[in-house]
Parts: sequence; structure tokens; C-alpha cells
Amino acid sequence: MEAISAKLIHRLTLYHCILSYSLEKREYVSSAEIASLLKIDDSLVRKDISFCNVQGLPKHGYKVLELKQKIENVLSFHYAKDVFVVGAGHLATALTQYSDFKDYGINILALFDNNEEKIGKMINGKRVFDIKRLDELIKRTRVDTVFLTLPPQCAQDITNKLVDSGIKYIFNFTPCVLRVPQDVKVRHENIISSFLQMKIS
Amino acid sequence: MEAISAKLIHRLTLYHCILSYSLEKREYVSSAEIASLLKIDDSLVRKDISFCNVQGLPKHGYKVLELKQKIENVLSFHYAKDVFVVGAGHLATALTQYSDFKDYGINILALFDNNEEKIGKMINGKRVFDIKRLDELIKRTRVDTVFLTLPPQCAQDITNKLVDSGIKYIFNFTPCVLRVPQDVKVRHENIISSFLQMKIS
DNA sequence: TAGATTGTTAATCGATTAACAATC
DNA sequence: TAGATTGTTAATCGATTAACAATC
Repeated sequence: MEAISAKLIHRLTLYHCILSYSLEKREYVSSAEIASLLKIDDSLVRKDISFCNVQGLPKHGYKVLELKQKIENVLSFHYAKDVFVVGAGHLATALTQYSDFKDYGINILALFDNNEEKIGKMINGKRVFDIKRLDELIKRTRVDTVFLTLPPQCAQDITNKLVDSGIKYIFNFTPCVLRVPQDVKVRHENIISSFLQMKIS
Repeated sequence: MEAISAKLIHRLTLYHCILSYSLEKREYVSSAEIASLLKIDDSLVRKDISFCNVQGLPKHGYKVLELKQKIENVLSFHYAKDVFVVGAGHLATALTQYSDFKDYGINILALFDNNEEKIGKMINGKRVFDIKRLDELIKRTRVDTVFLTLPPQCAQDITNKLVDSGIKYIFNFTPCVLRVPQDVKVRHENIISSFLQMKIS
């Protein structure tokens, strides 16, 4: 398959949201309708859709169900992706509640924390393990992806351990830029940056 | 001031993180060091820095403190931005805990929920109001920005009310694409999209 | 048929990278 | 001085938009 850019992924995800939550009862949708909801150009929408190998019908538009399914294929929503959540605070709890994860193939296997009171407890059906057992459980489950929801002070320290244990993808909710080897990918989920992008652009 | 692109905002935010949490004890930093941490090109870093009107010293690099402060100016960290949080669940609670908001000029004034048990309570020093009082308090405080942390079913409904009350910026944590007038900006904080961008790119 | 909408190409726009002279 | 690093221009690359023929 052809390469897919970050921006295209973002737009396809938004198209999917529209088809799931806004226009889910319609049979057909036009590129102009999608474009207007997102305030982008309609020819860009058509180009994106043609990337997904979906054909439209002149005068009608695209079949909502077909388009939705093809986007799911392109974005691999049906491919299960196991993750660990490191840190078991409110953000971690919010992540376990995010019911849609299942639909998108993201499966939270367990949480980790160093707080004695949290260890052993269940949060929305997911067990909280002692953070000391991270290495053991990463190796046993072969999980390669974590959501990092820790205080900044220990973020780099735990990251080093995660890398040593074999983690390849770190979804980083801390305000730190993490030092990792070339083959490990970090996504900096920086809320300040998003906020400013909304305000300024 | 010249226009600033979304990508530039994102990089400047990351440079600021590096200067605050990774290299905060250094006097000088080179463009190559920053570039290597973020795995981007060093000439891009230099271009970004020159956008901030910071001059470097050949053979040494840039003064960490000066660069940090100039980035804060460009990104208006010292300009206070009041916001309301709509919904008072775990994600909302995590937002109130995000201590760094203060440093970046983001000030959560209050939270809103329709759950009787939450109304009137304090969460990390922020009061939870009845969601019925949103209109009254938006008008009184002239807040124009909200963080939307609601279940998808009521997202569009509450959005319509927010728009009627005069809200201009919606930081949307729900998986819905919201229908809003041209002069209202929505930022779709879609975690699935971010996750896929990390995995694929 | 007339009209609306797709599908696609070429043009434009913007962002990144390469290169290298200037500087300390 | 030699070497490292900045600052900046031109070249490249990629993404978006405009335009319009094809189609139902």
C-alpha cells in the first residue's frame, strides 16, 4: 500500500467520526457536505476518498456505509493493538473509560503504578500492577506500545526501562521530550501545543 | 507579527519542553542537539529559532534561558487565557491537575456537569457548577473557550448552547465532529488519530 | 436533456532540506 | 589559525486548490 501521511490519517479519522456520529443515518454523502463540516476544500475530500478506493456516484455522492468500512480498512481498525497504560491516575482512568477504543482496535491490557493503594485494584475492568513488574509483563505479553501518564520527574527514567524491556511505541502524555533510540517512536501528545494551534491558526 | 503555522507552534512547544525538562541546566544548546532529540533536521531548528528573533553564537549555540523566554513570548505563555471545562469526569479532573497550565497562561475558571452529586463540589480547587448555569456564567465572565469532555450523545446539543452563549473556541475531546458557525473554531483532539499517526508514520 | 457531483490533472502554495558563506 | 556552528538562500519535496471533462 501507498504511504499515508499524518494529515491524511487525521482527516480520515474525522471523516469516520462524521460517518459514525453525524451522518450515520444517511445513505449517501457528498464530498461538499463533509468538506463543509470540516471547513476544508471539497476536492481534497474527493482525493482522500479516492485514496481509500471508494467510488462515488455522480449526483448522489458516496455510500456512507461503504466509505466508513473502507476507511476502517485503510486505518486498520480491525487489527487488534494491545497496550499498557503506565501510571494509574485520572488520565489513565479516563483512557480505560474511552469505550470507543475497542472499535478502533486498541485494547488496554493493564495499568501500572507505584502507589501501594492502587496496586491490585481494578479500574474499569483493567488490573493495576506494580510498576516493578513492567519488564516481566512486557516480555511475557510482547506488548510493544504504552500510554505514558506519569509525573514529568520520572518520565525519562521509566522510559529508559520501557525501552530496555523492548517497548517500540510511546504515546507520551507528559510534558517531557523523551530521549529514545532511533527505532523507538514517541508521540508527544502536548495539550498546550494543540490549544495554541486552535487559538492562533 | 508574521503568521505562525500549526507545525511551527508544535515544534516551538517541544523546544520549550526540551529547554525546561531536558537541557534546563545547560547554558548553551546547539540546533543539532535539539534536532537530534526530536529526530528532525538541524537547519529547520535554526530557521524556527531565527523566527523567534534569537541569535546564536557560532561554535556555542543558543543561550538556553534566552531561547526559552523568546519562545514564551512568541507563544504568548504570559497572556492569561480563561477557560471552562464542560463535563466533570476523570478527563476533566486530569485537566484540573495539569499543573503546568498555569505556566502556559491557561486558567481553568470552573467546571460544569449535570450530575447532582458533582454539582457544588470542588475538584482541585475548581468549583463544579450545574450545566444549566453555563449560559449565565459564560455571559458574566466573558469566557470564550471551553474544554469539551462529554459523552458523544450530548456533544452537539451542548455545543449548540455554547455557541448561542458566545463561545468561540471549543477544544473537543469527544469523538464527534461538531457543527458550528464559521466564526467558531473547533479543535478535534482525536486520540485515535494521534495513535495511528504514531504507528504508521 | 440539464444539472449536480465525481475523478483527476495541472497549478499553486507552503514547508523542509541541502548547501555553504559568515562568524566566533 | 582551524574548526564548529550559525544564518540564510536556493532547491526540493509534498500537500492543497483550482479547474474542468466525465458521468449519472
